[in-house]
Amino acid sequence: MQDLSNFRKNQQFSPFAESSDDMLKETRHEHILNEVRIRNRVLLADIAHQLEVSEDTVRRDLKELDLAGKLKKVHGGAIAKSFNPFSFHEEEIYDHANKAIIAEKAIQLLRNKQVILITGGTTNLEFVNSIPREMHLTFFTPSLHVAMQLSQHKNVETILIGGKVSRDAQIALGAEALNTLNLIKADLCFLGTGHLDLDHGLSEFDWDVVQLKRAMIRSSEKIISLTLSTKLNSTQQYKICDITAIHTLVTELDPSNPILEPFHKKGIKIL
Amino acid sequence: MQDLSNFRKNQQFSPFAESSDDMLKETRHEHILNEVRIRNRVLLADIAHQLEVSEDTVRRDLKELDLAGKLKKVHGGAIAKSFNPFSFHEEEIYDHANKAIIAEKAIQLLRNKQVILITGGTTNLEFVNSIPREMHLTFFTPSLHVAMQLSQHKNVETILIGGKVSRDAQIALGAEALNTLNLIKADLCFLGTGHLDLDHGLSEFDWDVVQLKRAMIRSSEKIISLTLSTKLNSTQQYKICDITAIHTLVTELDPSNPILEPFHKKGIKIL
DNA sequence: AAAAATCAAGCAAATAAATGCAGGATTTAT
DNA sequence: ATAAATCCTGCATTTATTTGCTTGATTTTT
Repeated sequence: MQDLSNFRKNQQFSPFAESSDDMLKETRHEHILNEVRIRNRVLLADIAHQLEVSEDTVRRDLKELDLAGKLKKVHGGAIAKSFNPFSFHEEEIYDHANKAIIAEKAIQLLRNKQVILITGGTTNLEFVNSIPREMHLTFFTPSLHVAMQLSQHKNVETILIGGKVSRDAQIALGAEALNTLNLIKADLCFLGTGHLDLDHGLSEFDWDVVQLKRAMIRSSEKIISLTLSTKLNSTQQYKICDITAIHTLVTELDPSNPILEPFHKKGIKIL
Repeated sequence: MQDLSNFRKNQQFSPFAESSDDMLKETRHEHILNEVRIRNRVLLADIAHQLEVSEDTVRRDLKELDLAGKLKKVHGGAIAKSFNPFSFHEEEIYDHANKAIIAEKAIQLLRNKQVILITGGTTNLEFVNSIPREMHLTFFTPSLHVAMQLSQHKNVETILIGGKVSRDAQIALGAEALNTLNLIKADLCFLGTGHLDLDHGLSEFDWDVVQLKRAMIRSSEKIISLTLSTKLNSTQQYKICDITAIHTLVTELDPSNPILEPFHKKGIKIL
């Protein structure tokens, strides 16, 4: 015990003391993460000693870093987490709350062992993210984002559809993607981010995306559209298909909402 | 103007006044981001008024949010940024500094108009990230991470190789990927994350990855290995090819380093 | 099952960050 | 080119956070 207090005093007056005492939290976090990356496992006591702060402080640091997903806290220290240099921030998605509502409803449509086609878009991403971890499913997708998110699910088999990557939407397009789709027959197809109109059907502004969606529709038994109500009754340049091609429409609105009535009359199931 | 002061007073004494004045920075940031997401463009003065804080505070907030990449600050306000829910944190890559050295050296091997095959792995990611934006190149890759990073480059055409996605490495594998590779003849092939040994050649522990790399080697004129020196002279379960299949070896070490001498003797170019 | 180590919650003092303001520099609009 | 608006830099004050400590609960080790 006396040793410790002596040590502290020495440090304080020594000309070789660390250049600055400004052990800010940020700085400590950097240090800890570095240590964890290199050694793969650190002891709480070691860090506290290295940084000359109390163990409580380090404990709190580790707790925070754990919560932030940057390491795994264990009794007496922390261990490294297998690291993914890409992180997903769902809270930054536009109109995230409504998309989450849609996602929740759409989950009901899933059954174990189904084979599913799914496009890109943040609504679909939200949906994929909320799939229960215990479901056993097979997904085909041309979307980089969706594929990445799907591969977090232990019981989901993800098959990436290849092709030329579109810079903005980050999905594979072109002949190769279309060829692959021709070989598939899926149970469900989730179409994201589209424009829907009673008379003009589904439409898009990118021709290549139109081709892709047409191919996906051909390759699937049932077509499901996850759509924010703001996209209803809006059209774009190129038509994908008639509105009746859709079997189920999922929006953030209550199914009894009058806006959805005409869609229901056309024989579309509303969720 | 009088209106304004009245409005404020009313707010303050009204039973319907906002639940609390605790306009913490975090809360404000949330509010600002929401506003920007919805309106796509906000005025500094408006926000300051809405939140009842000084314009300086809002200015500082916008500056911070801009720095964090969450919006774009402009004169008098801010506009939304096209949003990517996945963000790339290169600083969190293990042994990032050395990988950056390797990446820098490897850039020299690139020529405009080349067609290039590239696998996954953080070293390759680092390399892709440091490709000069003005280079015109075509890349084929089975890696989700690499494809995402490549699509940030305006003058790079990215073609995703499809297949079954491996959960850990996040690359496409299997028959489909192999078939696609059979159709390609590339100028260069960048092999990442492998184990290299003078006698036992290149090796891997995942059989599917071995198949993929073999196919990539077959489909390319020149093979380049970006390898941390710690991976030199180590082997894994399954052999990919002889060491002599490699044309150029790039490590973080100086080319004259004796560790590299035996590789040079085998006819491999060292960078 | 007892002893040692580690954790968790609450607290007061120390510390860092945030805020509004004032002045002068820039930028935009007219 | 001039006026108006916006921005930047310090600064003092307020405000929130951080920190080490204490005590009692858990967990691990022997």
